[in-house]
Amino acid sequence: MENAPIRIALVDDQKLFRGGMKMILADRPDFEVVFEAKNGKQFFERLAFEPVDVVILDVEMPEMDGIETLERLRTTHDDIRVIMLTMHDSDRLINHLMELGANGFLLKDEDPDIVCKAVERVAAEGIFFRDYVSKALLKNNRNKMNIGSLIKPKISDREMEVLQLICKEFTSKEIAEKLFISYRTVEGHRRSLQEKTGSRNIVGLVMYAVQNGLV
Amino acid sequence: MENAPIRIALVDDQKLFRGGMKMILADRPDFEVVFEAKNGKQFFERLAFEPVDVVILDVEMPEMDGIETLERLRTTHDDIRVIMLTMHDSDRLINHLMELGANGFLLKDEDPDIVCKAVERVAAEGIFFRDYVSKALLKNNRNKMNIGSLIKPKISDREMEVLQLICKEFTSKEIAEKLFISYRTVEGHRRSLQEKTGSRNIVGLVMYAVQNGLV
DNA sequence: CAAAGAGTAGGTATAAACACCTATTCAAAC
DNA sequence: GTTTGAATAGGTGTTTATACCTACTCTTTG
Repeated sequence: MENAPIRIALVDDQKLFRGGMKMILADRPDFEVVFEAKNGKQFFERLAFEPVDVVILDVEMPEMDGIETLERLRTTHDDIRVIMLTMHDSDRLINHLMELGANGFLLKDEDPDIVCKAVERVAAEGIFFRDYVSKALLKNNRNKMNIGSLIKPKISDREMEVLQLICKEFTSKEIAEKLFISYRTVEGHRRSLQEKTGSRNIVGLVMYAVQNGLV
Repeated sequence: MENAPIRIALVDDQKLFRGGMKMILADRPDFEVVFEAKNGKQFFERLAFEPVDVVILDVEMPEMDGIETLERLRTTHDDIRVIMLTMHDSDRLINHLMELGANGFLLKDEDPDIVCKAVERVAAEGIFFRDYVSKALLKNNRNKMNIGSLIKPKISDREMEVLQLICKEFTSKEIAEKLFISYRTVEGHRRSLQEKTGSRNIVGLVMYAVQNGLV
């Protein structure tokens, strides 16, 4: 919902792959690819001058690979969200990356739309992963993460009420009348819903509600 | 999407049932129950002075029952949409009613939300039925209706393109830039989409898209 | 060849949504 | 007992969406 776009850095050793990713990300007006890098070393050089919100980081790279880069990044920048990319669907790798503080994990043969969703979600909620990641994490009982609290933003009871009514095509004014509150309050709830779900507008809110089975 | 509400007549011999239905329908700001009647006779008396868009018609009634009422209505008012209500889930009855020109069929122990949806859909698309109705119709090979063409409004290619982009949270202006057309044209497409899907606003459009697997 | 429908686009409004603020109250949690 | 979060609500703009019009150009279809 913010005016400021989500600033993205793209780190992968293959130029063609980076180009493809840029095209995929260009589909989203609220995304901005600030810079690319072909390895971790180059990434840190650029990062010093150009801050980003999200890094899409390939695991397999020459010079300074994704794991090394992630480790070093976590010692200096705790606020930057990292989505790890790899070709290998290995439970051990997933667990390792998550423990190192990755915010998301994606396979390289994933659907393009998923990448955008991943960026959106890590930016808004701090975490994104697909079902295979959940499975891997569940297998690992030495897991230190509190997954439950991270998976979904906590939507309050009142916000949920408002969200349900929004999905029934009521306007803010109508919802206010139904709930006997000011329409400014309804707007407040909707605004906080947009923040929590990482939506640009009411459409994103409705999509979120449907996709998460809230309606 | 129209400003004008959907005008509804409620025909059932039980006053309490009519009252309950009115409460259910009152949940929708775009619905207006113009009048009630306790049988077909009374219904036609009121209809002469108060036009309606949709009639919710009970099958079982004294004096002039739902079937008789439906038959007579089809000789004079072809444009009024009729939703038949009954307690009995009989394939023969369903087929008979549909052949007589009913636009929808609902069981009396249906979920309240379904009633609103039925009204919305018959008003917008001319037809609404649940899965058990489809089954009944399929069993009947002497069926004269062209069901396929009635079930869903035909959304054109360009409209579908616009709808997809709307669901990706793009504004009309952004969609216009993407498709190299004027934003007035995009608005035109969206407007016609709203008409076809019977939506009040962009939220209804998104809900329709999701529920019909268009996204 | 006339009629219908899709796609295009503009005029002129109002209504709703959105952004960015502040501020109070109240209950729960630490 | 202070802090935090949820719910409340107002101010003040800008941007989008919506309503209700008209009208032109195509292509398809009867």
